[in-house]
Amino acid sequence: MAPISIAPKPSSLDAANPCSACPIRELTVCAALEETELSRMADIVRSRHLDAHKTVFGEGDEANSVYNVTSGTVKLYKLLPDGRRQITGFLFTGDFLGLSMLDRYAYSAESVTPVSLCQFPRRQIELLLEEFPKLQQRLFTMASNELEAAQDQMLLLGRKTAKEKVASFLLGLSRRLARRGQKDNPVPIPMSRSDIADYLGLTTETVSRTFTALKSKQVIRLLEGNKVDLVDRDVLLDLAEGG
Amino acid sequence: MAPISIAPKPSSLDAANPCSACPIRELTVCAALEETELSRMADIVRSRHLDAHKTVFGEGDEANSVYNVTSGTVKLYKLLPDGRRQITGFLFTGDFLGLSMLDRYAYSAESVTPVSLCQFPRRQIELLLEEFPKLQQRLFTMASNELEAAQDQMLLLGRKTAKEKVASFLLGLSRRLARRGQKDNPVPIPMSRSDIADYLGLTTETVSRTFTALKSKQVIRLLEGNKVDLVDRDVLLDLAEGG
DNA sequence: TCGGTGCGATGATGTAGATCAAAGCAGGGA
DNA sequence: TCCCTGCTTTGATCTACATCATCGCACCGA
Repeated sequence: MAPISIAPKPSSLDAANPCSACPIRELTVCAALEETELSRMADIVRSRHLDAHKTVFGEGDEANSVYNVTSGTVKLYKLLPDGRRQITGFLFTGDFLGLSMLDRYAYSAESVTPVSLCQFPRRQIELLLEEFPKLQQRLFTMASNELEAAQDQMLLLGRKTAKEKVASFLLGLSRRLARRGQKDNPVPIPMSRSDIADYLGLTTETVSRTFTALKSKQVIRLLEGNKVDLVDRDVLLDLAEGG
Repeated sequence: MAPISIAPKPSSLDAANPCSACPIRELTVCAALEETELSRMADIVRSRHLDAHKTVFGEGDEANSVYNVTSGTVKLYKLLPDGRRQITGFLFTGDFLGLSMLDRYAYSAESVTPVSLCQFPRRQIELLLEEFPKLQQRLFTMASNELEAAQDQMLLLGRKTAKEKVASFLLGLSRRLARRGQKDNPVPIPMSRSDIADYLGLTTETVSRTFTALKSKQVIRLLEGNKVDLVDRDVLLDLAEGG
């Protein structure tokens, strides 16, 4: 599994201390680090680039690396033996993946778009964690946030209707853009209908129909380049919480 | 919210260093602590006892305390404005609740049976975390495990059928018993059909029908005192993963 | 002993969303 | 340029589960 293409040449981030020049550091786990600590990260980091639809790692693989997404979109998913799939999350620039206290990944990770990743050997990260409690704390905070998101997603999967699910999904994407200081409308949708369906516990057909329903009610507009214009955010908010 | 009955008298655990005598310490977050650290925990802990069906805290309350369950069962849940409910987890002896990096609880917690809790002021716990990195690490491990469970639950909610959900639920309860060294069959079911339904994203009727279906296929037996005998664990395993 | 109350089981019917089918439609390679 | 391929949309039908309704049955307090 996990055929990762090694970047043939050092990217601009592979300078003396690439991490200290990292333009998205504040979004990532690295925000917790001082200059000296950053250089320790830089020592063990490796920059990776993947095309769209490539496996980063597979469920059950040995968990030897952890990653930071520096650009692009990644999806995490679990499969049932018969192929049914549940996408448990989408990751964007700044998000962290692969960390757990188990020695095997509990889910698969795959690029949705072309992505850039910072790859860290897990052993070494664990050593740094002991050395830098701040890093540990930062990771704990991130895990807590993920846990909260997971609980919201359980509410969505277990109790919301298709319309509510799609509305929640669009607002969720928009909020994530806002949180990282980007424009929160229109919202680019890098993933396929089928990815959305497997994230929301629906089928592609139902996702598609729900989008068209929202469109004809003038709540959203579908724009060029897979962007969605959230025309009436209030209606969307009502919808998302069962209004 | 959160009407907590304060134990009128010191319980047996309120001795000089109650925590060092704690019979379930190895199950809890406290397993990470040395004797001296334990006494620091003992200084700030408070023992609480609640009847069944009492609120521990409500979603949106100020997150001033964290808790350890020392006996009994607790449920965590989120509500939609119209009353639809999703139970995000059941907690048993040794489980930890209430920790997050937010200043308000993201979910409600309610006793299913009578429960005993160790209550810690959050401020103080946060100080101890800085002082004892091992504690921090232990909490991170617990959060990682919770996150993994949450992902399993997303797969269940989004992609499993009613039969698969119920089978997974029963096996999950059994495995938790085993992990804490208790007998894993028959399995006591302390929660109501309606709690199970809200945990699995079903209705009480469907849960009830699915139990009877499993019973008539001789896969389980319903025993006295709300216990379930997992007669044919292999069939249950197949069922749980969509066989 | 007898209602009363609340949970669980069972039956009849309804429906949201799945499934099955087919037709647009856009990008990409020769 | 034109086909090919894979995604998205739309339509027709089906079904797992929800909903609505009723009944049994423990438990409990008077």
